[in-house]
Amino acid sequence: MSKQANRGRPRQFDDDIALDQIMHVFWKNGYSSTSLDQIAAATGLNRPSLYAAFGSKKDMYLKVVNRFADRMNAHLKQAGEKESGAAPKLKSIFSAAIDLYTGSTDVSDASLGCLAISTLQSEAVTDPDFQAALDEVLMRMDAGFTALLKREMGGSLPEDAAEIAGSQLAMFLHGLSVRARIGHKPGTLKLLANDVIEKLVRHEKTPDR
Amino acid sequence: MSKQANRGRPRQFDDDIALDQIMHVFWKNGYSSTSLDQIAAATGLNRPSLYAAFGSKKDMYLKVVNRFADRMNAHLKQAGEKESGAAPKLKSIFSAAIDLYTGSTDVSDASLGCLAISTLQSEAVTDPDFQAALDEVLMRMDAGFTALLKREMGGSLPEDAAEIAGSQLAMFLHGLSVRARIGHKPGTLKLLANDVIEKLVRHEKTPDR
DNA sequence: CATATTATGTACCGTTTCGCATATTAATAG
DNA sequence: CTATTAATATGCGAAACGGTACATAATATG
Repeated sequence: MSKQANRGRPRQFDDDIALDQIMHVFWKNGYSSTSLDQIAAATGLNRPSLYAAFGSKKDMYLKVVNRFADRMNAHLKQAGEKESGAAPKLKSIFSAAIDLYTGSTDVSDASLGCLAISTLQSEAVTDPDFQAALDEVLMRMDAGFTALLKREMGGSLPEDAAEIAGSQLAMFLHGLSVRARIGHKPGTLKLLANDVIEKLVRHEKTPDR
Repeated sequence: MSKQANRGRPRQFDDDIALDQIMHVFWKNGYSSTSLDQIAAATGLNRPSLYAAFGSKKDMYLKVVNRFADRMNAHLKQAGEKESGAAPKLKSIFSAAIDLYTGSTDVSDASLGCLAISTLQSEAVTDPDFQAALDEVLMRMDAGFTALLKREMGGSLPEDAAEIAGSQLAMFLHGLSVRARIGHKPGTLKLLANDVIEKLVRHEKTPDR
């Protein structure tokens, strides 16, 4: 009675697959330019089913942004674990991010940049929910880079220096996203990324006396 | 005959003022979320007058993006001329950009970031005209920073090193724009900017042997 | 087999969208 | 004063928008 198991007609679609399809539509077109008809076409579902499963257009978008951020973080963490040392880890992470941004991944085949950076910004001023969502994505990235620096460079780095450098790395990554969005090639972007990491990390290692 | 001077009813509005008003509407809301009714309300004009003067919504937007880029470049160039040496010039330029992004300027009173970075990205994938417009804005910034570095650091800097560093500075600036868009304070952003300039430029001065 | 419950598909609602057709107003040219 | 040219204001119109009412279909429960 408290548990009702599988009552009613069963779902004829997979939530995860549908969310991935929705994600790609928003990722490509942005929030405002995406219509529910496009989402319905991409998922093969009709609007009432979409609404019942995922809520309003805004609900779907926020769900999808969180989904993207989670997947992104996992992807980058995994890339970092394959190397050792601050600079190598960072280079691997940036390389993985660029692959994701430029579509050199199974997640996407188009060069769309970061979903949050590319599509969330324009809505962030007029809608506080979107602003908060974007802010959280940035915070997570800052925190991730900062933690990595503290972990890998240990006590050789002052507390706030790690936080500053962490934010700087995140900001540079967002600059990379912009360029991926307009079709710049992964090779070019990786050269710029490796070089900037070299500069930032080396500077921390050998500060001017 | 070939010249017909001031025939017909005269304009009752100023093109420049109207374009500024249009710019702010797009800057705040983005392209897709902005309606012609909003533009009409902001300018005090009705749609037919707008269409006659500036063309379609897309035409208006592209006009306004160019206007923003021109004004931005002039603003930054002026800021650079007040200092001497690569790092001081860059710091002054970044400070001026942050003021513009965060609304600490007569151009805008809200923290909206860079018009192009904030609002053009989401449209850039599906519309080649928007992609080209964004690409051009980025190119101009890269070229500006690269030229400054070549000018100020002279022969001490290899040709391609200036181009790489120029792009890196531009990318970092775009990361700043994102944070301004979600309301981060100019003081915080300027600290990050000054510090990264220090790192990048100092590194060029004293490369590891 | 009857009933409750959930998912699906059609079709619609009211609103908003961009663009323009039409009529009116205001200026100059002859 | 008449004709021409250009800008303004009203208002339409076809399409697209997000969201939902309603009838139908498919499952579990009793």
